[in-house]
Amino acid sequence: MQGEITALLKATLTEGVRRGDLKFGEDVPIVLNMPPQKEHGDYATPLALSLAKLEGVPPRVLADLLVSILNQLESASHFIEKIEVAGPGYINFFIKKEVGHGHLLEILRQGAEYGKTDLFTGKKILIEFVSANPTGPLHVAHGRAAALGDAMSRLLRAIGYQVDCEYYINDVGNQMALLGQSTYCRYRELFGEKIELPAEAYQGDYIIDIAKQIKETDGEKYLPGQDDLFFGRYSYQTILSLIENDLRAFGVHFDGWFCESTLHQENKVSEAILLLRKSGVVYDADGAVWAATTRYGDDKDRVIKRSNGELTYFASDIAYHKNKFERGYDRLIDIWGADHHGYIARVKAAVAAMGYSADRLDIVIHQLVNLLRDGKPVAMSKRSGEFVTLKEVIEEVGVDATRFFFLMRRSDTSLDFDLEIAKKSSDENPVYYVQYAHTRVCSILRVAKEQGILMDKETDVSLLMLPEEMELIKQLSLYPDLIKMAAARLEPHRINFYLLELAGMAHRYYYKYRVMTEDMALTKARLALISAIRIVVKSALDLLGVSAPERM
RNA sequence: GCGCCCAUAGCUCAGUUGGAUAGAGCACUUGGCUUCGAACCAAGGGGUCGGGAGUUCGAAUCUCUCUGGGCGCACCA
Repeated sequence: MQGEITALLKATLTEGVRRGDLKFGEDVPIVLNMPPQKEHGDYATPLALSLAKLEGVPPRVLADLLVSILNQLESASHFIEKIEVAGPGYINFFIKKEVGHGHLLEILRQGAEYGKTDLFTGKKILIEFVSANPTGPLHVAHGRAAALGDAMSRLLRAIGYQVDCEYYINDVGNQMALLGQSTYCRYRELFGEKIELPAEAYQGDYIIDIAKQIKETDGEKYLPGQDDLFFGRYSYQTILSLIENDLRAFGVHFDGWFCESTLHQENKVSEAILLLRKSGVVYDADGAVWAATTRYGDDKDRVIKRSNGELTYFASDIAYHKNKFERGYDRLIDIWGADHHGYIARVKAAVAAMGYSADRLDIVIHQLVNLLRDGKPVAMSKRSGEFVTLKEVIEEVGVDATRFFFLMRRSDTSLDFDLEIAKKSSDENPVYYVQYAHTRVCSILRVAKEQGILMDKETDVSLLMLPEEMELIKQLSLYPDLIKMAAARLEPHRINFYLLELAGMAHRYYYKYRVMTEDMALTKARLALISAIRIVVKSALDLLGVSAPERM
């Protein structure tokens, strides 16, 4: 609908110029918005306000002129009920009810496909997220990243992208050795030795569990000589499979698990450095090898190979991003916790230095999660090993509520997650509010079906005349544009807010009116409406990875 | 000290490329189930959009500055 009105306004400007009434036509950007007040119509444009100065005509006069031209345009009559000039010079559009009715039929026709488009069909996109080091279980902040990445992948698929989700595993470096040492210490402890854990050791109980497993299967086999390699590898694999299980339980699917070690094995890191060297951004200084990332907007140059010969993590990252592009992706998305935001500039710089346009890479930062219980913070300290895992949260409040809460806020604001509220099945809990709306609609459809009342080709949706019905239809008709915007901006939280609004309208409608009435024709028309509500609510919940139960 | 993010109702937060009187939920007060599910609905109060300056016909939105908070500033990962 917005598109049609915008086109109409463009045509108006062109016609105005042709007649000589206007000086400006084509290049004026056309703003269209939805007035907060119903009396101001379905859509409104401040076009006359912005154009008034250029044209040298008072806004209201200009608005009247535009409307008079508009009214003469052939195409306007098809969908516009009336046009008004209001306030300082706004042009308000009132859309014919038939447009809404047509839209409703279109939703029913398209079903689950409604709202989805093929705008970016043929484009490939890679989203990398979570990528937590396999040195411990996932905690709540990782859960937020998981929910975000998964929802984004669904959103992007809905506008046609071919999306792959990937988890990057840091299986190289000191941390693996440290992990091995940590487990080894716990292992010896199990045989009664008093052990001082290394200062940097991983201290969670999960390390003790792993040590117990080793003891159970192999007894004291590894006691005599410390074998970091074995302990590191064993711990890493155990933890990684825990992570995989948690993500699966959370309903988050990854298409690929990419090991940093493969980059080294296949010489990808040195190849990436070579590429940078060729483009002249690599130099040697102080015995180390540097990348001149400042040339691409970073605030300092970065070491990629230390003077002791070891490659830095950044070097792997450069190679990894090169590898992603080489795999044929048109766009890359990285989702990082706020504690990594300092790396954005250098990674983007590296990407640019390798000759890839930096805006093919989006880095989404999410702030951390404050876990609360009844409004009070839940103590979390990673250092002491006492932190709340994603698994614990899912087990306590369930997947649906956890996902909905994680996605309810803009990713760049910190998130308060109250376990008690998330568990409540009451109006304080937005998840149930939305799901309940779906359930109620399903319930009516069930009753209708039992009575043998079904929509058919003769169903006359033009009987839907109530203001609440028109508002519902309008809200439903916004869904395709919502998907486009949420996907374009990588902002899944918009779906949550849309759902809450739609659910509210559905609840109010449900409360105030009956769908099953004595009037069979009206009943069928209303069944059509709630069927459309069901389609959209389910579709939107799907985008969030939240279930749409038919009974609760 | 430098950089990034955030600041909107008592609390938690929405707010589209700058547009009309800034919205919702919770909390608080009051009312509503013989009805397709009350996990719901209705009514009410509540705001210098952190402060200040600027750009503009017009600013929560853009620019600058200050304050407060979070997070980064390694030849760590």
